[in-house]
Amino acid sequence: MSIAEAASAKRSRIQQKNRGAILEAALEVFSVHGFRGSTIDQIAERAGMSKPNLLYYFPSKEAIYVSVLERTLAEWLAPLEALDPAGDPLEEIGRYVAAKLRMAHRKPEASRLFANEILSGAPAIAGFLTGPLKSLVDEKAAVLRGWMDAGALTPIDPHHLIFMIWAVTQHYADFDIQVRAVLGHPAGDDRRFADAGRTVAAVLFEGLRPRP
Amino acid sequence: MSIAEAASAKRSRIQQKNRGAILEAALEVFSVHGFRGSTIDQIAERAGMSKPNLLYYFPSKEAIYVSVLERTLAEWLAPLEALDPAGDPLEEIGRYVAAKLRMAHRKPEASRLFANEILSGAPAIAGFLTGPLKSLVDEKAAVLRGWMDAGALTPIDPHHLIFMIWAVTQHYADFDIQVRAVLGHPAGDDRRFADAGRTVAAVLFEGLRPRP
DNA sequence: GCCAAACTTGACTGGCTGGTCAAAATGCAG
DNA sequence: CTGCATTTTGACCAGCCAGTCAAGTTTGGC
Repeated sequence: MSIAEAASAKRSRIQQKNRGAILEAALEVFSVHGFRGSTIDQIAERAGMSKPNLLYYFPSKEAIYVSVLERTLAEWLAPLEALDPAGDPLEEIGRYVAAKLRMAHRKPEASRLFANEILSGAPAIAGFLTGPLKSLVDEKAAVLRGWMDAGALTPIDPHHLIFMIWAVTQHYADFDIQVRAVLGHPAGDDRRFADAGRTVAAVLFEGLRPRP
Repeated sequence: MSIAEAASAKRSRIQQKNRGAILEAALEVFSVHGFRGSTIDQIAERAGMSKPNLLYYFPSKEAIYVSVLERTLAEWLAPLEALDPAGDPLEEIGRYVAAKLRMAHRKPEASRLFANEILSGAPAIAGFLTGPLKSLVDEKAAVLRGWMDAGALTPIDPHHLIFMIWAVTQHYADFDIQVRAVLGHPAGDDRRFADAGRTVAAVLFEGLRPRP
């Protein structure tokens, strides 16, 4: 019903504020424990409200989960969408890697939410993976392939190149605890992101084989 | 008590078989849902026994979890331990990447168990990360550094090179569903692992910049 | 074949969790 | 200030879950 939709789309200040607080709290909780391991009480407490009140804004735990996933997926794809066929190949790839690494640094919860969802079998986003995500990746893989055909990039499998970039950048969000533990970096020390950026760029652009 | 330990170490055929079945089932369940999201009933059913019987072999859910984690961590480190300072650098790294990719293919549950544990804050293996894991990585990073100093490898941060290799190889275990969805590969099709191996090797050894 | 030890299980408990409901508190237009 | 709609919450329920227990069945040494 269009009237009902219009009414629900226009939300009061209180609705706006509380729905935002809930989604923010839900991201923090779901990203650590996954869907099954999280409880509505945890989310309610982090959002600073009672459980029944939270359920006044969202009909169920699953509805919260889907909402926060959707909100996250959109911003997750933005950097890849920005890959410009008209740009310089190495420059574009470098920009993409840097953007993903920046996201891993600034909003690791988003990456972890996604990782948890995939690890548990992607029950909520199977259609997204085979639909919009596959389409976007296929499109950008074609762009990479074009650059390779033009001799501007080493010819390799473009899909797997994208996977490599995802893997390396998201690793610094998803496995941050391990990275910090192995490096021996204390909590406030953020050097690892800059170091990672330099290392990844060096390997991608030049490889490990030394040049004379 | 040494007598008690000796007695418990020597296990009957039934103990051997059932403990093995439990650990195997626990790996399958924990690797998908994480610790909090898994139930003893799920594990018992997969292991083909009743819940009380399972609790006859392990005192608690946490004890099962720790056991299966420990068993997994050991085999997880083996390939890195095998990195030989006396070998040819590029050959050794290639062997390591291939070994990790083979593990991602043949036993993805192990990688996923580990990923779930890290994502949820590594409550059970914090000491392992800062202890044995850090020591091993530091040792092998020194080996890499030695090769770089000798001019046999492009000089980059060796710790982050190891992270890159972990990230790229484990991605094909942890995110397999996403990889398959994006590639459009059906269930029985295992091409992606060979393709990944070629692509990763090409990038690591030669980089993306084309050579004349 | 006997019997004690090892193994197995149905029935149960107490605490937690997703979700409901009715009543109370608050916000707000006139 | 009044009256209605929105928001908030304490109390509650049904189902699930880790773990217990007492009573049963099987195994294996003799």
